[in-house]
Amino acid sequence: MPRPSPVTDALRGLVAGDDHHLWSLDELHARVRERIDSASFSTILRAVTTLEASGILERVDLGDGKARFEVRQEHHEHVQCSSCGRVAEVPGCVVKGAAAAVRASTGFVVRGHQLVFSGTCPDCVPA
Amino acid sequence: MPRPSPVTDALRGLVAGDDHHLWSLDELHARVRERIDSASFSTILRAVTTLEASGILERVDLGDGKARFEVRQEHHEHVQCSSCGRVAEVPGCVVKGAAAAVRASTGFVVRGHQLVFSGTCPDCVPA
DNA sequence: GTAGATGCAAATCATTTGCCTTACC
DNA sequence: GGTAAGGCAAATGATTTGCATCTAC
Repeated sequence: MPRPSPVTDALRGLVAGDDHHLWSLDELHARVRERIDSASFSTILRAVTTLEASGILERVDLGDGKARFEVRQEHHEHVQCSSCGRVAEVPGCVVKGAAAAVRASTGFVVRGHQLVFSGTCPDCVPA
Repeated sequence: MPRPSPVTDALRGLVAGDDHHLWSLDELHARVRERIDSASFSTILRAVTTLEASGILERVDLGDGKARFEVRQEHHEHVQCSSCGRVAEVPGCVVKGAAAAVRASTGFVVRGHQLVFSGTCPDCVPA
């Protein structure tokens, strides 16, 4: 039987409550601490790693050197505002069908991709 | 008049000789050292930063936590073999036209993107 | 003599690990 | 009592910076 794990449970409950959001490890740490003040960063990291391995969380790399995590759901891409940093989701897969093109030009068999658009969000677009 | 900069010059000559290649800072450091043994890592970093700012080099993030640089050329995407790590270029832009879709669904004005395919290269595909 | 180019070493940042303690079963 | 879960602090890995030199103008 699995041993109880309050930290992992808190994390699970936290991400389950608010889908459609990207969390950094620091944010997750801070949020979990609201409930379990003693929770350490390393425990968060280990719990996140576990949840990632079990397929509940998915890692997203926005290219700023920090790991972000989101609840694994339907495939989608991300756009980040280069002005305010806000991230939005782009439904669907933009590179559908690209696998064939990639294979034709490089011989590689594509298994996945990481795509992040950068641009300006509505709030930051000059009027 | 600009002061002579052997390290930056060596770097410039190095990347000019072999396009179509991605270099990590360590690789660039090692290569430049073949000519200027005293060249330090920090000088390489500063030279690369300069060349990047002047538009000669372009930074590529493969998601492995290391920065890579390549000679800035026509736009293209990258595929990396998850088995051997080899990287190949995918000519053309796979997400052409995606900007409109992104704007329609998120309101963001797209200015760029970072896309890296992962998969298996010809040499690593099981027979 | 002065500013740009360097070298070295120390400082950051974001994780990652090691190791010991605690507490279920 | 043996083992998983958790806490702390030290270790990593990849840059980044500070600072003292050195050197071509």
